[in-house]
Order: sequence, then structure tokens, then C-alpha cells
Amino acid sequence: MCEQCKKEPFYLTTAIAYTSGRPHIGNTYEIILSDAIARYKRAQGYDVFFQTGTDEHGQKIEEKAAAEGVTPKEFVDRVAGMIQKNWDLMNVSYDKFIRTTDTYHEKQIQKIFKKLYEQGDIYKSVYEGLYCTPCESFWTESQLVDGCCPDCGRPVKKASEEAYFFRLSKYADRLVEYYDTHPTFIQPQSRKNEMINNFIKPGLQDLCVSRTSFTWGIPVDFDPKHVVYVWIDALSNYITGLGYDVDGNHDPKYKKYWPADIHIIGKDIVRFHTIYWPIMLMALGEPLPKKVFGHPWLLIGEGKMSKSKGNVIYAEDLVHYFGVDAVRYFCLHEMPFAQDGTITWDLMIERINSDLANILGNLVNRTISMSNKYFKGEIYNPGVSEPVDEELIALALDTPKRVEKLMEDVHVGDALDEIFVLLKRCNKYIDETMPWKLAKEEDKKDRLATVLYNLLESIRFAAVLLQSFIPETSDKILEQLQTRTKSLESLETFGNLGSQKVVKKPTILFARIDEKEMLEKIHTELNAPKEQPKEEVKEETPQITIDDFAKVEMKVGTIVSCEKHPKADRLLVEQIDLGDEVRQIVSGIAKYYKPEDIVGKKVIVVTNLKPVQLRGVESNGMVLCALGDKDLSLTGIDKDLPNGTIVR
RNA sequence: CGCGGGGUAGAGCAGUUCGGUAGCUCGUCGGGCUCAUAACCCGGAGGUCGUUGGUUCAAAUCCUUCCCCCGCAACCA
Repeated sequence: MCEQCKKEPFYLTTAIAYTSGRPHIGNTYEIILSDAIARYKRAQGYDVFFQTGTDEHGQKIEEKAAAEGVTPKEFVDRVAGMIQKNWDLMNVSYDKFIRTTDTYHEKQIQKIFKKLYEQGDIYKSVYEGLYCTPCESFWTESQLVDGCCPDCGRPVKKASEEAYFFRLSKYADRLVEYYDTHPTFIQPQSRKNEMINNFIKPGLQDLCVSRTSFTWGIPVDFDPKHVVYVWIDALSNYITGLGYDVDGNHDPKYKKYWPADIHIIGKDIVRFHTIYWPIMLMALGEPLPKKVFGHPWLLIGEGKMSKSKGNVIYAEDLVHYFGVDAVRYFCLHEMPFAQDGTITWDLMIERINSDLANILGNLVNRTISMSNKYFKGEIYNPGVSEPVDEELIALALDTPKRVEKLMEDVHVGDALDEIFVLLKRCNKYIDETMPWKLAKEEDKKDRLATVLYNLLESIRFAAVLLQSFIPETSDKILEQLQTRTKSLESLETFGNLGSQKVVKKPTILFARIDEKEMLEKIHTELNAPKEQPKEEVKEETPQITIDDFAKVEMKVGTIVSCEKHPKADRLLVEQIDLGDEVRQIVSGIAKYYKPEDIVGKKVIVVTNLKPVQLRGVESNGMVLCALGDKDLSLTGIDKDLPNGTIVR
């Protein structure tokens, strides 16, 4: 409890976004989800601290920056700016935006690393592995193909590299005990079983926590050849952002908010947050977070647009066409609790039209209109009730409770749904009471006033609850009602809407969208080449000389037989007749062709490639294919030339 | 048998914990209403709940066989 504000603290975080490129709607989803929870908790009276930010180190960024000819810092500054701008665009109410390149963070990471080293949780060792010198890569036993490098097929040799390791196994028992005593720690539950069965039961491997293979990271101060690898660097943001200090000189914020009430993360990084992170905290002697929610993904569906454009959808584009709240609504609503959701342009339009325009927008519009028409906008309730009213009022009173329960369990989409159940009930209530009929009879005037009051009050209920999800729209509705009564407490009884006037003319909250027209517009505009100038063009194929090309020998061949690779899903094994010989070639085309479909086809084969073993089967050449985003085609010749004919 | 998720009306999903008349949204067809953004309200059609066998008075739900799809992993010469 906070001494000054008398509120219960609530600390929530998102994963920090990796600054390797422009965030798409799938990345944006997480922050919208978190924002809805943060806003709801604030409305409930919690003293909320909502932290998000960016993860800015690593090899990938070092490489990308080099490719663009800028320093890593310049690169991440640009991308972090882009991400923060995106969050702001979505109207996200974060309290803190941390960057792992912030000085205070880097300093603490060095201290954390040192402390863990000094107390023996981190130890220096050698990373022993099988090394392929030409490829400059380490491989594990299981990655090898017939004992050779899976990249080049050459033999590997044992080699070692210095690295620091975190002793995870030491804490495994305590971790399992924490799971057992905190049954809701991992959400959804199914992920908990996954963690235990896949990682803990087989025995936790010590974690490699430093690298020498790149330099864009936080240096280990007592051994500067090494940089701290992502786990310690990124995960610690949750405490360094609050002003945690290894020596105990914490910022008051840390004392107030830690441990986190909930970490909201993608389902792909549950492992890091429910195994590595708790163990790190145990090693530091700090309390563990209360809940980790691994949310599902928002997938980009097989839209019609994907053929001509890489089917990536960006929040900025969605906002441009539909507005912030429509995008927030869609993301929150379309995502089930434990299963991936889908976003496409037409689904988006469908939701806007049916939910936001028809059910919500039209309801507000027709109610305000009637209020003006029949009572010049004056709100009052003479209390002429009828039995029909009871169901509406009961539902209105129940909705906040249902929302509360669902929000407690992080079922945000379902909570939002409950509000729309109330709105639909309002529309039905209008039909049941038929205000336009009451208006024709002078002696029903008071009854009519009560009906409209019930409607306006119910709409206020919905609007107050919508504050956490679609804040701008909620404000617009409350403004049209001209009310300042917007606390959750005001929903504990029905009838708190005052007797002021509603606004004279209702404004359209969400205009209906002509689906066909809009899709066409989006299609043409987003396909315009101006939209994606640099990112795609970057990969330039270097020019080669005719001599380079002449090194490749290609011949016409006929596939005489073909079968599935016994040990690899994506591979087919073909026997190809090249005139003077029949060769075995393995191709990664199983996704696109069935073995029986390609027997008899004439294809072009690269015949002087070095033979390799692919999952134990020799491949002696390569079949040329045209590879698109979504499909692949064998290439052939359009006249019937004999097998063995040279291609050039 | 690498790990995991899923298969319920034309589309998208809920229901499966703890068996008991199969539900929601969109679409479609018909009706109602006219306050409203061609909106809103009511009703109909449409499903052997992937498959096999079992437990049970009763199975979408529990056990079992197999098939298919999607991630991850592996792999794409």
C-alpha cells in the first residue's frame, strides 16, 4: 500500500521489443493488450506502473547496422524511435520506456553479472563444441549430418571457446516449488506443463551468458573480451527500469513496485520468463514476479493482398484507414485467450461495421437523437418503470462484475465482449419499448422519459467500461452524454447519470465502411511502390562475369523416380536420368510437389555441385526451381531435347 | 514414434476442467419496425462436433485407433 496515495501498487510490463526493424501489427498487439490491462487496473484504483521498452543489443543488430553503413547506436536510435512512436500512435499509456542502451541499465547489468560471478552462480568455462573452420560455426552433436558440418558437409573438429555460464541446475528444485505454490504463475496453464516436461524434467543445462563473437553488447567489465548475452541484459530491464541497484541502494520505485504483478509476453519467450528469469532473481535474492502471461500471436491471414505484396500489416497503415480505436478494438477482440488470432483487411472491416458502427455507434446515435427529438436533450427520470426495464437494468449492473472477473484472468477479449452484450441488449430494449410510439401519446411522456433514461444510463455503463479498451471513443460517448460521472464506482448502482442535457447533435462514432471500395483503395495505395522504398531493395545481388557463370554446369534431365526422404519432411529424393548417367538428387520441394506428380518431368539440373549428405541421403546436384513467396515451380524446357543436353 | 497446438453449420470461433436437449459472430433466406449510420429487433435453413472402437441410461466432452492441418525443431544444394 502506498503511504501517500493509499493505493495498492500494480506493476505490469511488456516484453521489450527487439530493435531490428519496423514493428508490425503482431508486435503492436502486445502493447495494446497490456495497455488495456493497465488502464483497467488504474480505473479500479490501483497505483499502476506500466513499463515497456526496447532490447537493443546483439549480433543481428550489429550486422544490420553494418549493412546500412551506420553505427549500431545510430541504428537502434532510429528503430527505437520508430517503436516508441508506434506505441504513442496506439494511445498507449506506458509510464516508462526503457532502452537497454540506457546508461543506468548498462551499469546495473555489469554489476549484476559481476555479483553473480563473485558468488559462484556464473563461472568461466569453455564452450566445447564441434567447430567447422571454413564456416566459422559451432555445431552440436545432434546438428551434424553424418558427423559433418550441416552447412558445408566438411568434417568438423572439436574446438573450444571461452565463455561464461550460469548455473541453472542449482535452482531447479526451488523453481519447481515456486510453480507448485503459485499455481497461476504461468498463464495459460498449458504452458506450465510444457516448461516442466521439456526443460526442467530432462535437467536444466547451464546457460551460456556471454559472447565473444560480437561486440555490440554490454561488456563484462572484469573481462572486456566478453559481452553480456541477451538473457541477463534484456530480462533485467524489469528491475533496472524501476531503479534496482545491486548494492541495495534502490530507487523508491523499486521498493514500491517490485515484484511485478504481471509480465505480458509472447508465447515464444515463456521459457525465458518462467525459467531463466526466476532463477536469476533467486540468485540475486529478489522476489519473483507473480504472474507471467504468454499471450498467443496475432497472425496475418491469407489475405488477397499477399500475392503482390509481402502480407505484412503495420499498425500505422491500419490506423490510417480505420483509426486508433478500431485497431485497438480489433486486436483486443479478435484474440482468444490461448489460441492465435487472425488479422486480415476484410476481417477488420467486418468487425468495424458490425460491432463498432452498427451495434455501438448506431445505438448511441439513435438514442441521443431521440432524446433531442422528444425532450430537447433533457435527461430526467420520472420513474415510470415497467417489467421490461428490469432485465436491462440487471444486465447493466452485472456487466461490470463480469468484466472484472474476466480481466482478473486476463481474458481481455471476452471482457470486451461482455460490454457488447450490454449494448446489444440496449438495441433490443428499444424495440421492446418502441419509444417512437410512446412519443405519439401525450400521457406516455413520463414513461418515454424513463425509457430514454434507462438507455442513456446503460450507454454510460458501457462507455465507462470501454475506457480501458477504446479510450477515445469512450470519451466521445461520455461527452455526448455531457456527463462527468465516469468512475467504476458509479456503476455500482443504476441511476447515477445526472439530469444535464445531452449534446444537441450526435456525432458519428464509426462510419460504416464500404468493404469493396475500401479493399480496393487499400490494395492500390499499399501496392504503390512508394510505400516500401529501402528495406526491400537493400539486398543487391552482386554482378558476376561470364567466367563465373561458366563454372556452373547444367544439363537437361528426366525425373525417373522419386520418393519422400525417410528422415526429413521437406525433402524429396529423386533419381534423374542425365543421358549418360542416373543421379540421385535431394530437393527441398516436398511442400510443393508429391513424389508421384513429378516423375517423368524434364528438369534442369546443376551437375557439377559437390555432392553432400542431406540427413543421411546423398544429393549429387541440384534441380533448378523458381521460388516465389508462397509457391515453388520446377523449371523445364519447352521443346523435347534429349537428357544430358547442356544448358547455358 | 522429436515437442506442441488444432480439426464443431458457407467463413471465423465458444463449449471439453466437473459427460445430460449443440451455441455465438458474420454471411444467407423470410418477417417486423421506422428513432437511427440501408441501421435495429424476431424467426428459418444449414452441423452424423476429423476417424475407429470402447466406458455409460447418456459422449463434442472420458479412454482407445488412425487420418489431416498449423507452429517449433530439423532440413531446403
